[in-house]
Amino acid sequence: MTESDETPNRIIAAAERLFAEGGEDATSLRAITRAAAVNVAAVHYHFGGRDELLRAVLDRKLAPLNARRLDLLADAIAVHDPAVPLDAVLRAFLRPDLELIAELRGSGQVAFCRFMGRAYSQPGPAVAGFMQRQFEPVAARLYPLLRRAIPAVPAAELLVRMRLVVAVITGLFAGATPPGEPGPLDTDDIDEQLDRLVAFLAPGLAAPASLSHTIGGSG
Amino acid sequence: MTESDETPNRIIAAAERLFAEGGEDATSLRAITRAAAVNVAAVHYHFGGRDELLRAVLDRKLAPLNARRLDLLADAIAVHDPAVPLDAVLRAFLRPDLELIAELRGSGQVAFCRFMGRAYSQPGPAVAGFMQRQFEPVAARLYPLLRRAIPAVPAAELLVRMRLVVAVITGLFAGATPPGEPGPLDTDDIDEQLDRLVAFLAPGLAAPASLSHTIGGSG
DNA sequence: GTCTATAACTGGATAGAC
DNA sequence: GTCTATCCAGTTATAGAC
Repeated sequence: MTESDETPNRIIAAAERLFAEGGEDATSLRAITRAAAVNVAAVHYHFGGRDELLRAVLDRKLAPLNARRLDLLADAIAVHDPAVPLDAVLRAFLRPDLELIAELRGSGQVAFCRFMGRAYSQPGPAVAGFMQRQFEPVAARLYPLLRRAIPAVPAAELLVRMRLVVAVITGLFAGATPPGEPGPLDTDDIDEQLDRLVAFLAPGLAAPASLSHTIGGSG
Repeated sequence: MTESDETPNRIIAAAERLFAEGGEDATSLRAITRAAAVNVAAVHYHFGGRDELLRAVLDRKLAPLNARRLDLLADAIAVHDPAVPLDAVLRAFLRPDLELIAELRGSGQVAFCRFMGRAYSQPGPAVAGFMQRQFEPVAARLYPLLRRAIPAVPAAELLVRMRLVVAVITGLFAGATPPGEPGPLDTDDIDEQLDRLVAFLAPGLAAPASLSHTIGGSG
């Protein structure tokens, strides 16, 4: 609570806003310090440099996001023990993303959503690895649940399909809209968003593995 | 065929490689001209500046891509006239992307895939609008076919779901791997990739619109 | 059409006074 | 902890010789 702690916070707040608006590459340290009304050297003193600041900004959003994911997955297990149906797994997994998007939209931080989208799909040298480390504990809990929910889908195929699911999440972050406009999912109600999303994703996830491309069904 | 035409081509070729490797922001004009073994001023002479060069690079890949999409859609109409089944529409729509990814992977241009992924989902000021203009004629042909193939899905819902499909495509570009490693779709055979992709996407696209979130099915 | 040279900037980082 | 002053590598763009 010392007054000195205020400086790093001001830096983070300004960086959050500017990384979001201009993108990770287009935002200079000098622009951040100007916006935060602190000195350029302060960033080096408190964070070590530009890259470390970038990671700190992302961590502030990602740590709570994944913590919530783990909570909701634990809840789902508690309720449905032992076998959690696919819909429930997906809802627990996806809800924190929709909540974060809604929160950011609500506070006028649409640009930060796009920034998160970039961080998900195009980490860049400064945050690559960091993103994956954040996601690992979630994956460790998620996959056993999925295997149990849709045992007919082979593990390898499941991995492929979940990668496509993550691509969709990324797209939702990247395509987030300002509060006035309708979002990609065309509603502001998170439960409805979840319904639409799960209705779209679950059938594909649970679908039988394609057998042979000669019997694909297009002929 | 004059020898002078060679310079713009060398510039484009080098830009293609470097925009891919380092990303649109991280790649300087000077790095491009160094790689192309031409002078910095040549870019300004032939293209007008850095942004115009960037657009030219993208156009070289996107124009054939969308032309092929229109061809395949026309083929599908010719074969299935008048009503093209959903699988066939999706295959025609998705195949050019998979072909381009395969071609780029084959020629060691994985990084360019990631670049395309960025261009799709995070256009950036220099290429925003340009991307959409490229896509419009395809959309004009695609949507009527989709409406016919899955008339039960309301137009608004269809639009939402197709946005999710595009997010998946973007993810495939962004997640492209070098020739040795297995790709996101875990096979190098384009027909098999299409099978997997369509098997995952078609059920969700055709699914009945979610009725109410209180009957979602997670209880 | 092509090149050299340079103008006019901006970027991150840091030494050293306070 | 905070600031000034400065370093230096890098950028786009252009004027002007050839």
